[in-house]
Amino acid sequence: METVDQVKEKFILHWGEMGSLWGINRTMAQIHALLFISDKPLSANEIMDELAISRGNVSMALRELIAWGIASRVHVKGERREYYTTEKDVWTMFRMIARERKKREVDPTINVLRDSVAQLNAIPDANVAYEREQLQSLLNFFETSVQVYEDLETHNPNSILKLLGTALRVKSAISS
Amino acid sequence: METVDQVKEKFILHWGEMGSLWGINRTMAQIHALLFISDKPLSANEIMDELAISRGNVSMALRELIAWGIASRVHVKGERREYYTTEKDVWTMFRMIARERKKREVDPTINVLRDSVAQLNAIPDANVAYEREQLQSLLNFFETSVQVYEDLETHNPNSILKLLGTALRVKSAISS
DNA sequence: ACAAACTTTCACAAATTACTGAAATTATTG
DNA sequence: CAATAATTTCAGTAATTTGTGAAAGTTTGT
Repeated sequence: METVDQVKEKFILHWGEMGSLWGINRTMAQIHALLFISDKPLSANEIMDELAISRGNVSMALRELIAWGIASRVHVKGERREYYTTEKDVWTMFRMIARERKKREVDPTINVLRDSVAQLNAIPDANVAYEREQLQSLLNFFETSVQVYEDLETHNPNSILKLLGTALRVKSAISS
Repeated sequence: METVDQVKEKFILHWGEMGSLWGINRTMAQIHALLFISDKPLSANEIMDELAISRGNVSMALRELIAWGIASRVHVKGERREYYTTEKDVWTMFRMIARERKKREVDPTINVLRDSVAQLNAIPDANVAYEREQLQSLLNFFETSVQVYEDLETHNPNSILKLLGTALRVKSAISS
């Protein structure tokens, strides 16, 4: 039987690994995990000690987490030092991440694709057809994804997923 | 005005950058982009020349792309060397990627979370409640995501997204 | 305004990841 | 089966990313 601390550590380490599979570095993901399961905000010192990482690293990782909109500074009354916490609601957290990834990855990609398709359209040569078609399909995919993202952004995710489930059951019933 | 080759190159370079923001390395993503917009399959030599990378690198990247299920070998009649192509349908391509990421990232995470929650449940101590609650929420999120993924897996994505759109419009109409 | 407490920055170091090229392996042809 | 063609592997190297710690900067209290 594991202790609470062992369970926490296992989760933090795993989350760190997952982070590095995404674009987020290990330390950043570990700090996020630590704050996420902490009942109360932690100071930079506590984070340093808990994860055995340097002061500078904690500072940089927190700055990034804050830039992603999933961590924030909190002032604890009568305390001089800063404390940090994360977004505690899982859905909101993933919505913030989605927003940031859209901005950093999807939007620039859509720009490149639109531009490319436009350039290819300006070339009269018929043997450009295949390239144009492929890029157009990719563009359609990303545009649809953005559409779905925007729907999720403005609606409560749970209700949407319930609707989706219902829609699927109806569809199955009709097509079978 | 850009030539076809300039447009292709811009797309390939951009896709390479995007790849490295995901877990995919730059070369792998570039090869994928090149094959994706190529009308016909390409040989390892052609890929080497086009992207100015080494033979070994091409070989390893192709192996990985094949492992992800988004590229495949094709035999060209009367040709001795191997040719390669990618999945050309965008939706299928992203479905393959989703399948692989689920296997590599989501499934192991769900296992860790289930295990962690179970361990915490075995600890009678009441001050474990917060940790358990947070991990349980994360677990719920991932389980719901898998559910959606499996729905998408077994249905035509376009039809689902249309249904989702309809569902949202209905919901908006009701709640407004 | 000074000192103490704390945070941020950044040059350098360490660690990790990606790439090369030549040797080894595998497949094809006469 | 020997020769040729093509592919794969992998040890070493290069490039990139991440982390450290000390100095610089900032804030707070007296």
